[in-house]
Amino acid sequence: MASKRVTSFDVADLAGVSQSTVSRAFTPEAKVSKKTRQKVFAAATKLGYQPDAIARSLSTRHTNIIGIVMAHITSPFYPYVLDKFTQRLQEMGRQILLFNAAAGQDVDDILPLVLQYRVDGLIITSATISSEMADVLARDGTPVILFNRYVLGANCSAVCCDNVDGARKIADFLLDNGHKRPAYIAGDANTSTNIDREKGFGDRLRERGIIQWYHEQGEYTYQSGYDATLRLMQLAKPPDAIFCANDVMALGALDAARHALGLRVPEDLSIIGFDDIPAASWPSYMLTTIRQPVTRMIDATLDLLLERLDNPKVEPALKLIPGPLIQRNSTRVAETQT
Amino acid sequence: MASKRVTSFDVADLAGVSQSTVSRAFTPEAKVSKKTRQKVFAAATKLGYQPDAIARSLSTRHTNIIGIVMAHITSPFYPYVLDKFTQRLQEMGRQILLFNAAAGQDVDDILPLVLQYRVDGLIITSATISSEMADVLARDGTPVILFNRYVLGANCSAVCCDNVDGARKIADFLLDNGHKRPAYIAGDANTSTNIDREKGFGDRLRERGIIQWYHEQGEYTYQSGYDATLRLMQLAKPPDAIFCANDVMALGALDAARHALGLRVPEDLSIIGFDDIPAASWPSYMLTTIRQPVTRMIDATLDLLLERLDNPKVEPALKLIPGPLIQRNSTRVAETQT
DNA sequence: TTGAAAGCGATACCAT
DNA sequence: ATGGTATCGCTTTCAA
Repeated sequence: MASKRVTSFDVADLAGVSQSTVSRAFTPEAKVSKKTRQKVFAAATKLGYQPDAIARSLSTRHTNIIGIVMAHITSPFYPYVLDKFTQRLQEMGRQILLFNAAAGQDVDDILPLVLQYRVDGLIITSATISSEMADVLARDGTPVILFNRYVLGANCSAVCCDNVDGARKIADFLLDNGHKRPAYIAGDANTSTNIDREKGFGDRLRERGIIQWYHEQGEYTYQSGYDATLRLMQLAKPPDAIFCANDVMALGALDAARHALGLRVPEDLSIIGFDDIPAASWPSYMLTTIRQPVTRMIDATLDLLLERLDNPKVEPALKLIPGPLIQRNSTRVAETQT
Repeated sequence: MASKRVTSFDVADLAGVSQSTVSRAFTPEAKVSKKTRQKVFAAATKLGYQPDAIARSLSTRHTNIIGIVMAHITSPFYPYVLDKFTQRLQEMGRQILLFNAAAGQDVDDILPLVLQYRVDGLIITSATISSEMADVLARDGTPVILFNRYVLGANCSAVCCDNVDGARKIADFLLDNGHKRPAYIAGDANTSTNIDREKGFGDRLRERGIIQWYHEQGEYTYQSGYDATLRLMQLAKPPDAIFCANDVMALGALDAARHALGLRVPEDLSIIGFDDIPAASWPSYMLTTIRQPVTRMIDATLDLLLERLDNPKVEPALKLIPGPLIQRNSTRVAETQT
């Protein structure tokens, strides 16, 4: 049987002070004499008292909770993101209410639920919201930061890896190393991430005189990268380099090339990814890729969030953080290069 | 400026009913006439009203929130666990408060924080609590279920893969296929998971007449599996089979064997893991392993949780769920076998 | 079926 | 520095 909960009144009685004093004793910056605070704490520990965060939230009108909405939790890049976010947030003494945006589920639909819990702020990862919803949030003063997605013209901040820039670097790298027939395996078509990577890659290719290249549709999964590669390589004039919109697809591509097709990578085919997940550096793969600067992205997101937390009126900002190209052994290097 | 929050009073005014009625209208099982409920809903949507979960929690004395404490979030097996837990819990209309138990951090220390938020129940994954803490939780009626860990004699339920059984299967499989010098690469020494896998393996080996085998310390990470394998294979009489306490270490072991040592797997060395993470089935690895029956484990955990949720007095239970051996190509097969 | 009023457990303002 | 009291936004008796 749930024994009746210990409240600040019980502590007050035992300590011989008023309930207000108990409350103050648990507020670090409140004016309470050292002696009384000690008395209160003594009584509190004796009773096993802990202030009730729910009651506190009701009266302070903030919960100290940050909502994190996340899609693709199992996609190799995101556990790291979640890990870092929760760590940092916990260090700041904040709680995390986690929402898993199931595949195909509209984030707009789950947001009302999140808001019922009066989260102080919201981080949305690898998913987007409509600009209508962004407006709703802006109206009631709940800061939202998009992580790795952005919505143009919407009333909310976003932090992304500079995907256009990264993809351009990839185009340059491939061309500089003598590749002639590049291909692109896309991620989910309507994600800003994919759009930007595709655009950066394509733009740069065009600027350097390549006017056509293969395009296969993937969906950010290992299997989709694997399958797309099979389709690509049975073309009459197969590509000599494949840029996959993320690392997991690139791993799938590599395995398809080597194990299903019997090709040598990088001698017969170069493969390049995007993210730099741990497996990218494993000897079986040694994948050339663009590293997403996760830590810096997290920092930027949290900065933006904190800023809006104490001033909800600051203008939404979009921060693009460039990532370096990590050269490993999945890409052929031109002889002229060292 | 955060416009004043819409409350049930505002809705009541607009709908021309009392505030209590608004409250009832939002309680599915409450007795409210169809007409008034419609009036209320109309007014609510017009004002953009959503009941405040915090205020509701304060008065109902339950939050509808389940706390999930999780360590090793980035370890390849756990994102799937988290994904499934959150999905299932959300389907049940519950929220998730997530706590990341940082490496080396004592769960007992963060639990008070979790409890301040009055979570209705608690799932602790890949981490443990002291039996004192379990008693505290039992006293205030908060159900806790340990996932993939257990504490003997503690006042709390647990769900685990049957690690002893799985490890015994591995010993049998290795011996049946003619291996003579097995080795074990351990996970974190004081986790029940590692203890049981080590015990099951060792016991079975002994039962079948093997009285000694190599033991290397790992820590459940790719790198530790890689390094331990290097140490193992430079022994005078190196093992002919390595059982790694989890899959990631086994992948490290495989890469070390093939790429650093130039060995053939499984011809020169068999490697076997535990978990069956996605990468285990990738062509580059094709790892033989024990599959953790994640879905069944999650189901069992949730069943236990729900059961205790509406009757906190039910006795703590320990559920052990066996996992099948998945045979792939990282293990040598005896000629006599087909 | 509906309304009035008493909690839920804190915070914060106003006195003292 | 401390105590008294209104308040946060709901749920839940108790009457009507």
